[in-house]
This record gives sequence, structure tokens and C-alpha cells, in this order.
Amino acid sequence: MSFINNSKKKFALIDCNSFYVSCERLFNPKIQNVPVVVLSNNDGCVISRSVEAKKIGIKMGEPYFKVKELVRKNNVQIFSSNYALYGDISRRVMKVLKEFSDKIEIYSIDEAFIDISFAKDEEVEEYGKKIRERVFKWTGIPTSVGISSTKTLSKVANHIAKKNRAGVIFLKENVDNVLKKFDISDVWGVGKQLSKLYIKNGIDNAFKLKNISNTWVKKSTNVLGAKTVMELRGISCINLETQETKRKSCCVSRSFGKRIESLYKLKESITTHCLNAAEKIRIDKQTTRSITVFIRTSPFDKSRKYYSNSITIELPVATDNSLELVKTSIDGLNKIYKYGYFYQKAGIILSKLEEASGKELNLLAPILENKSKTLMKAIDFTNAKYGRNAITIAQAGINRDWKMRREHSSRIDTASFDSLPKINV
DNA sequence: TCTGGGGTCCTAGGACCC
DNA sequence: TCTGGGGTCCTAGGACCC
Repeated sequence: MSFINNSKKKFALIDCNSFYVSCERLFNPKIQNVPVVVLSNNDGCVISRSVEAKKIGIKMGEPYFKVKELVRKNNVQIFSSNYALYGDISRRVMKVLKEFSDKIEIYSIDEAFIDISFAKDEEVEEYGKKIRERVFKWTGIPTSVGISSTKTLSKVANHIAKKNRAGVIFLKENVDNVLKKFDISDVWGVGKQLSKLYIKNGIDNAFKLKNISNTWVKKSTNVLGAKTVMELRGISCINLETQETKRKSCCVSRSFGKRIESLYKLKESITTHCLNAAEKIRIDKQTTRSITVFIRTSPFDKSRKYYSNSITIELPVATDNSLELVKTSIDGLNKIYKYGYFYQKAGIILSKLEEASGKELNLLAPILENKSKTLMKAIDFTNAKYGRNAITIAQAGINRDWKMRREHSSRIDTASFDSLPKINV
């Protein structure tokens, strides 16, 4: 089984350039050729940068407050993240890509692998160009395309295509010269820790990694490390995941706009997160058997004592019922809350998710069960129609002064008519 | 003053069983 | 005083990804 002939495999990785920035640019002609940055939730960190912003020296993941001076000096355009918009544009991009191959793996919001093994070597680059052109024409989003015989190598190709602004890069044979110039920490699957380990052992580029011994890599890392090495050698062992599988856990968490102390406010936020998570799993027709509640103070604040704690509660019967989940999570919160700390973040994780179709063993009351199902349906319907949290429960709070900051939102939602720009004629 | 959020997979080690 | 060995299952925590 493991000796399939991979020599003719071809993976194309299509990755949207500065995706969030590109989405904002779709609706704002004024920000086309100027430095633009999109911030994470709470306007915390830089998570997307235009080419111009990169040139100025704004780093990925940098806290916003650290680059404020740079932003001011260079008149950088700032946007709070707008995931409703990005999600919608992403679906449109993926729809276009599906026309090029039905063997597609949507890997993240802004990138997808497709299998184009059917293309001949001499046609591949042309094909890549065609993909780029059509995505751009139909959605307005610029992309980079990397093509090679393994997913890891197509990542390398894509990285180079982005850096060179080449658009399309096809890495065929003789990749060694490319790999020699490819930084070890840029290799897909090599993170901070592995980089450290490799560099300590003199392996500082992808070529050296490709040539280390199997025994060493297996002993020093794990199966994933070994797979990366094989893939650099052109032996495909990370398959295309074409099936859209349901999630196995569901986490909803947020940092607060300002630190909070009171149990009362933590309850509001945990309740809100719980309602949102419950709605998410109901949409996917899933139920949960385990809920984790966690709270913590800021890990960056050295002037105060750090506190972080979590509790996991197993549910006797798998459920998707908001009220039940809220009640359970609040019980958990009561157990881990400590007075006297300034909390920065709270969240919940639903795990052990199951298909909702499975029979629930609630002997007590099928009637009760039905009633609550109807209620959940009504809540979901109303919230879908009138906006998230249109219907909520009192415990989720009304003021919510802990809500996250979003001071630079473009307020565009391509999936909602209400937020379409108004034109005066 | 101000540092995101949501996932997956792997492994070591404990619990348990015979 | 001496105190097996091998197997499975589960979980917490770590590392990685975007």
C-alpha cells in the first residue's frame, strides 16, 4: 500500500495574497496602492498586511500598540477584522477553484490544495495562470499558485511565488538549488520548536533537512517530522483531504475589551460564548458530551499575579441544548473563579462531538425533549434572520461593557443586504 | 493603557485488566 | 524480604497550522 507510484502526482496550492486586506480592498478603491493592515479581534495584533505595509516593516502578529507610531507616520490604513465578510469572499473563491478540479482540499479560509495530476508537465504553468486569472476576474482576489509533486513542496513553491510576486511557480525536478535557499523555519510543519532543534543540529535550510537520515529524524522528532522529510524528497505521504469532515471540538473564546474582576461579568461572557457555540454545533447537526470552561488573567501583565484555570464537565447525555449547556458551564465557572484577579480572557470548549441523529437516552420525557428542540430551532431561526444574539437569555447581559474593541471596522457584510453601501441618486 | 481565535494531531504516561 | 509482564484505553499537554 505504501509503495504507490507518486511520480506523476501534482498538487497545486492556491493561496490568496494578503487575504483580509484584499477583501477590504474590494469595497474601497481608496486603499488600493497604499499600506493597509487588518487587526485581530479586539484590535490586538496585526494579522494581514498589504505589500506596502510589509515594506514599511510592520511584522505579522505584532501587537497593534507597538506599531502605532509606524502606522501614524506612514498613514497606514487600519481595519478591524470582519470575519463575516472574509468568510463569504472565501466561499466564492473556493467555488471558482472547484471548477478546476473536483479533488480539492479547502485547507483554510484563504488557501486550498487541488490535485491536478491530470495536467502534463508542459501545461502546468499555463493551468496555474488560468486559475489565478479566473479567481481574480470573478472575485477580485489576487492569488499565488505553487505546484509540485507533494503538498509540502507545493507549499515551498507557493512561498516562492509570493515572495517573487511571480504568480505561479512549478517546482518540477532539481529542486535542490531552491531548497538550499529555503529557510528551515519556512518549511511547512516546522514550527518554532522544531526549528530550534534542527538549527542546533546544523540543519538550517530545507535542503539539509531533506538529506538527514531517517533514523535520526524519527528518533528526534515524530512521525510528522519524518513525513515532512519524505515530502521534501518528492515522496507524497500527506494525502489530499477531500472530504469535508465535521469538527471534533468547538471552541468559542474572547479577550475582553478591558480587564474584568467580577464573577457576574464573567458569567455574562461565558453565557454568551456558550450560546454561540451551541448554535454552531446545532447548525452542523452535532451534540456534545463534554464542556470545558476556562478563564485567565493576562499572561503579559508582569505587574499582577497570573491566574489561569479550567474545568471540564462530562455531560450524562449528549446534548445541543443551549440552556443546559449554559447551566453546566456556569456551574463550572463558579468552581474555578477566584476573587481578586483581573481577568483578560474567558471561553468554553465543547468536545466529544457526535452526530445529532443518534438516539438520546433521555427516558424521562420525549415531550420535554421535543419542546426544547422546537425552542432551539426558533432561536436559531430568529438569530439567523435578525442577527446574532437577537434572541438571547438575560444572563448573557445587556450592557456587555467587556465586549471586544473593534474601532476600525469597515462594517461591510456581503451576505447581508442591510450593510450594502447606500448610494444617493 | 493596548499582545487573536479556532482548530488538528501526536505522544507520554497513568489507569486498568488479565 | 521478595513483589511480572504485557496489553489497551484514555487524557493532558505540547506542537503545529492558518
